[in-house]
Amino acid sequence: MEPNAFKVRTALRRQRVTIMDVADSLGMTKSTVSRALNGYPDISESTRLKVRDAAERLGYRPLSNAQAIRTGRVRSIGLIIQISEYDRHRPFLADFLDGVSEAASAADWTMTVATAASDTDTFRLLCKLADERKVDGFILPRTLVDDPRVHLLREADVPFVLYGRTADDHGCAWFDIDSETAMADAVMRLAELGHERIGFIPAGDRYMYARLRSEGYRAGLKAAKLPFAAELVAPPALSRQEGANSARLILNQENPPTAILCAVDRAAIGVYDAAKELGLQIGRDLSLISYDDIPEAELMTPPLTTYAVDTRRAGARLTDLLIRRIKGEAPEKLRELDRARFVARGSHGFGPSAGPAKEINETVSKSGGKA
Amino acid sequence: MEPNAFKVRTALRRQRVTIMDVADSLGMTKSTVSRALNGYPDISESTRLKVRDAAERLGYRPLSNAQAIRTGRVRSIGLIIQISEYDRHRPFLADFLDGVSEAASAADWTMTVATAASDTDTFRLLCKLADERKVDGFILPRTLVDDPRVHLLREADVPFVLYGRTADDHGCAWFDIDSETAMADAVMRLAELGHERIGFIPAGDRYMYARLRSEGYRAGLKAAKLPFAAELVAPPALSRQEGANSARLILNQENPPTAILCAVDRAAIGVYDAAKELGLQIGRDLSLISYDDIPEAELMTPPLTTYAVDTRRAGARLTDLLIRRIKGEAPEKLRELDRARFVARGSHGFGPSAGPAKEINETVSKSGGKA
DNA sequence: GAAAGCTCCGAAACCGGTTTCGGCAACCCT
DNA sequence: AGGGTTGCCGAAACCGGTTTCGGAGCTTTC
Repeated sequence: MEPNAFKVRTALRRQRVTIMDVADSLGMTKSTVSRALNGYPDISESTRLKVRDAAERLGYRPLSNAQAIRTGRVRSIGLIIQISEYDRHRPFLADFLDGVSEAASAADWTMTVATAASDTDTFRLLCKLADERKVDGFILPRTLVDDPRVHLLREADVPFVLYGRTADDHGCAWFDIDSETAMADAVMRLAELGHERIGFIPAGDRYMYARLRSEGYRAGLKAAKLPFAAELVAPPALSRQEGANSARLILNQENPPTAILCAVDRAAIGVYDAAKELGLQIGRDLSLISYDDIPEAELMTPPLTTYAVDTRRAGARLTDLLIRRIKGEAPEKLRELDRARFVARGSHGFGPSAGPAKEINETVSKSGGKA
Repeated sequence: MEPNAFKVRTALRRQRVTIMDVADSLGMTKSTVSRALNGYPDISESTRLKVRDAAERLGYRPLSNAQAIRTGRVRSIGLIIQISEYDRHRPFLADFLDGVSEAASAADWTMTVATAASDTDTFRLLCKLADERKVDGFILPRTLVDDPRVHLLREADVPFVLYGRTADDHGCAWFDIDSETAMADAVMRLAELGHERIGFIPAGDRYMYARLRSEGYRAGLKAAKLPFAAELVAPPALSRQEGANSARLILNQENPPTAILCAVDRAAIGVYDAAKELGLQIGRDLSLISYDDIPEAELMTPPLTTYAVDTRRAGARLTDLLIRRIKGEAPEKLRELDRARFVARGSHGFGPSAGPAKEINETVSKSGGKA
């Protein structure tokens, strides 16, 4: 506008310093500065030092959008969360965001978060963020056995990484906690305590984790050389209410289980309710093991024995994998399976009979008796 | 590269459609298309329609970075959260993010979230996100009486909006819940029930909300024509533990309060512990009112009477204010004060004496007696 | 009927970077 | 000495938009 706009602007010093400012201050061209800062091999070491120094001195920070327009990368990872009523008061979200943010920051990336009210909304946001290139890729939490988000992004060739697995994972990078093995481990622990009839409350079959946990239960039975009995598998339960109902169903049989394994803690909380009604004391008359380690778990009486997940670490690992995926690594090489941590508290008890620990433990292993 | 690169690219159709594609398909220049889509007045209505139509048909989505480089706006709002142990299992975060995200989406903006481990970290992130222009402005939650973030951003001329107020709010846009009035309201309610000695457990004086709640307590006393008594104000408490300690201190006096008002629910939970120790039944021997409405509140026996905050709405309003601030509106015009909602549950009781409700209520208002 | 004004759009500059291309100088090798 | 590398950097194109400027064509005005 004004002929002396330049002077005015630099005088105010509110104007940001551009790559040209750095170049001018050194009598070089901006292409040299750019290549020097980005580690191109055709820049001499002495020049590179001078440039780096000048950039530092002038406080030059490249505009990420300006870079993005040419490089095609905004260095931002997308996260679309569909907040269920379940998750609201769980530390899950905070821990997860913390993990993602930390790993992203370390790599000089940022995290773009959006909340969705429905599946449709999720789709809309995925498309929009990718289309406008607000993000370079997505972390998809809570994967379904057959997940439409996967189809969409695979089709559109947008990088993504799953938190959890999916039935058809070709072209998918993922990170997951091995809850299958955890479930099997739980069955074996219970079997070792002498339990022969171990009930199971699954979590349905829509989410992949739910299916895997059911498979883990079966695998555990097989490993413990126990027969699978259909009447010991309750209807799926995801809430306290449903958990109580499921527990009532399998406990009210002629030959009830002496132990129950739950796919999720929330259902396990309901098992306490059902046990109370039936006059069973958990940890003594009924052993209980679950999975997730929600905060309520240790507040129960007796405290719930469960498997804990390091959510923060999950967020961090997922971020790392996604960034590598975006940079071009093959999805098949970007898969990690982490272990859940067994948290022994009171609810798994000591075996199918009442009484002090040691004794029972021995009695049980000899007799293999039932409650 | 290749002479026929253009053909190859359009054939693959994985190439994004640019403004040039739209222009070419209409035989116009890209400047016309740009102005048509952005509502410039020097474009005829017929042309505008044709352009809009073609853009729609071709699926044109402007690249937000490319726009940003010229307009200076990335349409992204920044949120840096320092997750305290307190907040982890509260729905606060989820609700807040939900509110921000929803309002941002509605305005076609996005939200960039980062978590910080410390104050230093927060500063670093504020600078980085602003410098690289990853965001256009910030929402600052949990404002301090004297908040260094405010100084930094005000100095750097980066738009921001506070969730909560601050001592010196010149140049600050903000949204807050009027907890001061809520506290005063609580005192008056208690006074109306006949209480003359109303204790207070404050939340310190570092956060602005804490200071305002203390002022509200005093204002309430004045309105109820009750004298302020220093011995009725306990040491600040932010946790259950601290709340219990504070409650013990003011209850173990020769002339203890018959009601307690807490600045935060977390401290109020501790009051239950202290009351139990002293053999006082809350809601009968001791009235209790608090503020925040954390999930545990309704699980207490009796359930805690408190003031609820609409966190989701707060996030949404803050976002709206910030966007307007970024667009240039004066900060002084961007200030909103919302009301907290009184949630009457069991803990506030019926007055300083024991007994059924109605009766006591009348006795009390006549005698003004103490427990 | 010519000057003036208005409507609408094309041409080109611009934003702040990245990347390609080409060429100068120095060095190496017969 | 001459030809071929090699190292290093400048010039310019490019990315995908936005914004300024100017001018063609039409209408209005006196």
